[in-house]
Amino acid sequence: MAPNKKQIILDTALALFISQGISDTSTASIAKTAQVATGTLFHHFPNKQALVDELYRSVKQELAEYLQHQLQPELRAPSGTIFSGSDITADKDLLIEQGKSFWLNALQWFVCHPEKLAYLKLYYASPLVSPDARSQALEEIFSFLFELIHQGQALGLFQHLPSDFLVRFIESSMFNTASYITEKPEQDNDEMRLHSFLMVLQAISLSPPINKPD
Amino acid sequence: MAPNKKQIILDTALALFISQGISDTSTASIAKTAQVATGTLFHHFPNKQALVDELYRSVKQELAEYLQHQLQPELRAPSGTIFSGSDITADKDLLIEQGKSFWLNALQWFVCHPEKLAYLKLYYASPLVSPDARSQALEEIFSFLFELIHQGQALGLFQHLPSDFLVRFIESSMFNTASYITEKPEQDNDEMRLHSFLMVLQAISLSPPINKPD
Amino acid sequence: MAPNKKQIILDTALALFISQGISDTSTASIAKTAQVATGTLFHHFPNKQALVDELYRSVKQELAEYLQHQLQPELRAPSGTIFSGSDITADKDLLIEQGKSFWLNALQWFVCHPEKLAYLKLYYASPLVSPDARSQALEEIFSFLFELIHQGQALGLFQHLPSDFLVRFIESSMFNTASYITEKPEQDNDEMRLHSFLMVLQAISLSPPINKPD
Amino acid sequence: MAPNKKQIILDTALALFISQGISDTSTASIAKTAQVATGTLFHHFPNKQALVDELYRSVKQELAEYLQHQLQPELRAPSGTIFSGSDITADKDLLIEQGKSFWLNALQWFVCHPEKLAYLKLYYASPLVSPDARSQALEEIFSFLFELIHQGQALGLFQHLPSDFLVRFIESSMFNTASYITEKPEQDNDEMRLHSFLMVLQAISLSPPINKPD
DNA sequence: AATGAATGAGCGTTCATTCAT
DNA sequence: GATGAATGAACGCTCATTCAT
Repeated sequence: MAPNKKQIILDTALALFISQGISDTSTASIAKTAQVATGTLFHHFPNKQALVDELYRSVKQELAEYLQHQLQPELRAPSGTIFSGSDITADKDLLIEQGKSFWLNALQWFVCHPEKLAYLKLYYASPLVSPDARSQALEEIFSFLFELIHQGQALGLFQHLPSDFLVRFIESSMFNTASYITEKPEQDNDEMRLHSFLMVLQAISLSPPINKPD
Repeated sequence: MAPNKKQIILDTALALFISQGISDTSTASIAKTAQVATGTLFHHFPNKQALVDELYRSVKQELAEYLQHQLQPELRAPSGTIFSGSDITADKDLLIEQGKSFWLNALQWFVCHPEKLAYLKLYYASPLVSPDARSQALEEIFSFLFELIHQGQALGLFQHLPSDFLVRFIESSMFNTASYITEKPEQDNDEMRLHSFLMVLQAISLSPPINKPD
Repeated sequence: MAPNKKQIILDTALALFISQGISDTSTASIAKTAQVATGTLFHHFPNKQALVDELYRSVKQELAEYLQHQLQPELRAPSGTIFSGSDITADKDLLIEQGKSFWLNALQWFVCHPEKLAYLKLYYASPLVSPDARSQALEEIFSFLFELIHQGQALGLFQHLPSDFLVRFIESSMFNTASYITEKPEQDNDEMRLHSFLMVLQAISLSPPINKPD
Repeated sequence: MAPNKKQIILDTALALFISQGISDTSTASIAKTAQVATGTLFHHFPNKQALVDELYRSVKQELAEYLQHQLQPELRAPSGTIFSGSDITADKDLLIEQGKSFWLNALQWFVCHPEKLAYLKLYYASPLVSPDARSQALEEIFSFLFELIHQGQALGLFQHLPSDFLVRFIESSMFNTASYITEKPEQDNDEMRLHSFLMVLQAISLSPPINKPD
């Protein structure tokens, strides 16, 4: 009848976690809200932590898969092969195009799944998740973006700042932007999203980011 | 002998909260670590939430007072009076100088008080603190910075983005930078701090942010 | 094996409440005495007050059901139909017979369930139970008796006193008598019980207590 | 300034006890309401139980003294000396007059001190006060009344019931009546008070409750 | 006499988890 | 797979009481 009790539990847990916090949500309340017995929850998950982790893993994976599938064929491989290696301007433009596409896709997914955005923020803010673990996790999701950054640095396009700092800067800007347009949908539009990308791009670029020839 | 049991409790709570999370830190463990009786904790704070809140308030106030006191006399008043009103370039330079000073002061305080930085992040990430309440609280701390931004927008220096978005962008960049240099002190130096400011400035500026003369 | 943990908890609570008082009996001691875990108590009752109330409700109901079932068929309906309406003496005798039967039944039940008598007294003496709530509750138990009184008053048999006062007088006399024969079983016998009824009857009856000469 | 901190504490405790129950009133709340420090309470009373007991003792004594002083000279000594010993009717009338005077005085005091009435009821209802202790205490207050009863029994005026039962019957009727007129002052008047006495007198008197015609 | 900070056992209740059905 | 009664450690908090001032 219902699609799947395990999935219902995951969905319910997500909703409760983001509204009350993870620690302040009891397994009993999850089971009750999901309309299953307490035993059922523990039939599907060995303990609460496993539920928390699996929820995180599933959210992370969904996002990663979405980003993967949205990659346009011609932009898909950021590996050096498609770069000319000689025409720096062309390489740069391609890089920026790839970054923009990625940024917009990520924003789009977050806007469609605000609960999942909220959960990622919650999960990462937990003191139990070390900054390192968090970085590593994000690297899995945004690996494509990180490659872009490394290439940009190789091309000498970006600020002389540690690359992991740049990465975290982009991450935080991404979460920040996604949260903003989620909270204030009236401010959200294509131009705003594009501007937010340009802002970040400009931030990390060696000034000036984009020469405006005449 | 001991300076003040209440203060010891606050300090102990701060340390435990940032290492275990607020909900996962029991009042009993705070009391035990602080070497006072459980009753003593509740003699000074009506309940756990009051302790959490007072801790937040005290951290916020300390930071605000520090920033206030660090304001250099000649930069102190961001009000239009010291702006020429006619010499836009001079006004802009002053604005930037004020912003830079503020940014560096805030970074400096966070570096000296990494636990307090961690607690602010923890507190704001709690689902029980609404984004609005958070914005309002930050506006109290960074009111000076916000004035700068509004003036910059009035002078037409910044991106055409909602001002509250810019504000949140700066906030999140500030926390991000402070966390980074706290976690990786080996990357921290004056140049890095300055660069981080320039990056944010460049981000919000209408390109190009700073004309490079000659 | 054990009949029902919930019932065991109720029985245990009753015994502890009447020997130590309700507030001075901890839920932990109830659980321990009942040989269940503390959690079990709260699995069956949302909180201590609910246990207190349910205990009261069950005692009240048991007594009410007992009194209902003991009504003899020919005395069962105190409605006017079985009264002649013309033969006042016969009506009066019937009324008295019904009252006597009721009084003796109630005494009998209280003697068989002294703990429940003690609990009713305890519950009603609590400042948290208002006199009104108490009156209403008793009216549910002794509704039959109250009808008798009203009929007696209609027949002009009783004192010119407020009927609710008469009701409370009978109640208190009932509890008093039941407590007495419970505490001093050596004084208890059929004649004593009958006498106690006659005493109350004489109290509320109109006829002059002491013959007034002339 | 204030009359006496000890007395303020006693008065405050009385008020809180009758509205919340004794066990449910904390010493801290008494001290706070009385506007004294917690230490002050324990300076005047070694512990809570001593406060409870002293409060009871003071109430009991006040009532006893009032009843003593109200005794009219000619009725004061119930000892056999003023009884004729030969004129039974005169003795009986005197007895009744003494009883009536006593009943009305007691009612008057309770009406003037409803909190003290409430506290006596509360104290006696506590499971920690045994029925025996309670009887003994009441005998101290109502010793005069008890003498009356014994004399009445000696004169053969009363029911053939155990004298301690009669005593408890009168007690409970007294508390009941006093509570009633305290709660419903609109029903209170001289006639009602007198009627209540006659009712109790009629109850314990030997004469047939209902004249048996034939 | 009076204060109020300090105590720690104990309170009512919640929790994640188990297990017989 | 699903249930929900049962568990007992742990929770936030209150209590009567102490004692240095």
